[in-house]
Amino acid sequence: MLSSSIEPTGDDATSLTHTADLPVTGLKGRLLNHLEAAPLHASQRLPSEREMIERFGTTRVTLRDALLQLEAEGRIYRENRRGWFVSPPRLRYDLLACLPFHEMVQSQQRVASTEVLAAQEVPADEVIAQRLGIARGAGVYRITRVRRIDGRRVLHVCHHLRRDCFPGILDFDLSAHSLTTLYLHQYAIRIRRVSFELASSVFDAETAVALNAAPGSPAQRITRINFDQNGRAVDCDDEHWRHDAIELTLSAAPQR
Amino acid sequence: MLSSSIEPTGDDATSLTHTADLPVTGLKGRLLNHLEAAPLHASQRLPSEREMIERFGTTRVTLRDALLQLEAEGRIYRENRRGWFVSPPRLRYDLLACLPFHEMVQSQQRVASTEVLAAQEVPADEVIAQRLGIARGAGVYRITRVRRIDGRRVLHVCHHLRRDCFPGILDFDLSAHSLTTLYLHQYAIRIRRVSFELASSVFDAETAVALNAAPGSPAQRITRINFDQNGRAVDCDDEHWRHDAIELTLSAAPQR
DNA sequence: GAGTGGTCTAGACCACCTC
DNA sequence: AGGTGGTCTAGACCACTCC
Repeated sequence: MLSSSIEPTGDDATSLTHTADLPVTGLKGRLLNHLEAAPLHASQRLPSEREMIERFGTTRVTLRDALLQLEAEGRIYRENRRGWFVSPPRLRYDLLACLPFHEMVQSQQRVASTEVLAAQEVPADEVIAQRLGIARGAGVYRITRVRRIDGRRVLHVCHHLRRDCFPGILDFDLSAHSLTTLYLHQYAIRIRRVSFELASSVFDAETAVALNAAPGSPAQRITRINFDQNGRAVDCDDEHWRHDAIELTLSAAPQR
Repeated sequence: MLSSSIEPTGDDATSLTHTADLPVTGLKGRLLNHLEAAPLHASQRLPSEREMIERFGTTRVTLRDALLQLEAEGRIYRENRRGWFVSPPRLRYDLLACLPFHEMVQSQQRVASTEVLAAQEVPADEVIAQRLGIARGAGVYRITRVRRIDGRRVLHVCHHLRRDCFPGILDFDLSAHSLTTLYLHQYAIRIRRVSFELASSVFDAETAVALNAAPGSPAQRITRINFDQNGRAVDCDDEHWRHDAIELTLSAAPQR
């Protein structure tokens, strides 16, 4: 499945090693690029590392370097201890469209699903209290969810909602309804301003487990605070995306 | 310089290897975390890899893995073939404030500088033509610059300006003036809408060279299109940042 | 010229997933 | 139980930086 169309003039795997006396930097990476270009489709599994080693006439460490490179480029991804897969196209995530996740995904001809990991009332810690402008220790609802696109776990989100804004919201089915829809229809709260903080990082251990990602693989962090029609911060969330899963977009008027 | 306060109970380097029978995953990474927490300051150079190997009783490959982890976390960075350094705090980059680079940096008590790599008129290629809504082959000015914060090269940016909007703009000193200021004062063009596309990736070879980054190290890509008071796309740019150099922020009203 | 990081070889053991 | 990825050892050569 892999052997064809990697090197036009090459006659199978052994020929690849012949190029080793060229400037080798990233050569393996380039081979793997070619490898993807031709025969592999989105979400298809790559051959096992040991198989690729043999195919390319290289060692585990070198191959691994190349794979990690491609991972950093967002072209392939790992599931922890399960193997390497070709990255599907990035979901375009318009930060200011504020579409519910399922709608956003559906509108791009993909399939979304959501799993609630935990939903409970907790006292606000320092960070949350500050973001929401409430007293430390005040009651908030914490909702942790994992979201999938086409079956692949791509997003870990942790919401914190002000209890005084959304009393009893935990009684709704949180895997079926979008929060913003509940806000509007059940609580007459409309999000009028959003504020974001974005940075690229890596998954922490817990998040990695939830997404079945290798600990330390690259992640996109998105922290959001939502303000209602009265300018009050009503909830915030911490999103951690597989970094290859999204491309962020936004369009707005500059301030002042 | 490194030997103190890494392991409270440890009596120097050899003790570190005693912990090797614990779950070792990321142990080296954690050691290096401690290592940073204590005695190293922003932009300070880490000891040479061979020195750290000895200090931690490990091998090159393992150490390198740990360092690459910390790089992915944005805690340290490389200059190509020069060594590893502690990452300075991230610059907060408000996407919608549209502050000139020098002002943004200065307002955070940092020092900015800019270097013009190239500035010339070229025909618009497919991508640029599409972004700017002009004919393929139409004249555009391409300006490539490298920007520094506190002396560190963190940003490679390539602008494309419509020639018909900014005739003769290349005659100005582009390392001293901000483009948006020139737009406003020399051409009476004011940016009224911006549209962004963000994704995390790695540096390509050319960009890496310009920033003195190792090829393949993690990067944040920011593509921007600027629209003037008539709704016309007047310029666009492709920014590639060292991913540890920035934290993006924005605050706006959601659409609709 | 000495030392550095960048790249590579050739193995090994273990935890975990899949069958 | 066999195979997988995750982690690690112990070296090597080269291109480049810095002195």
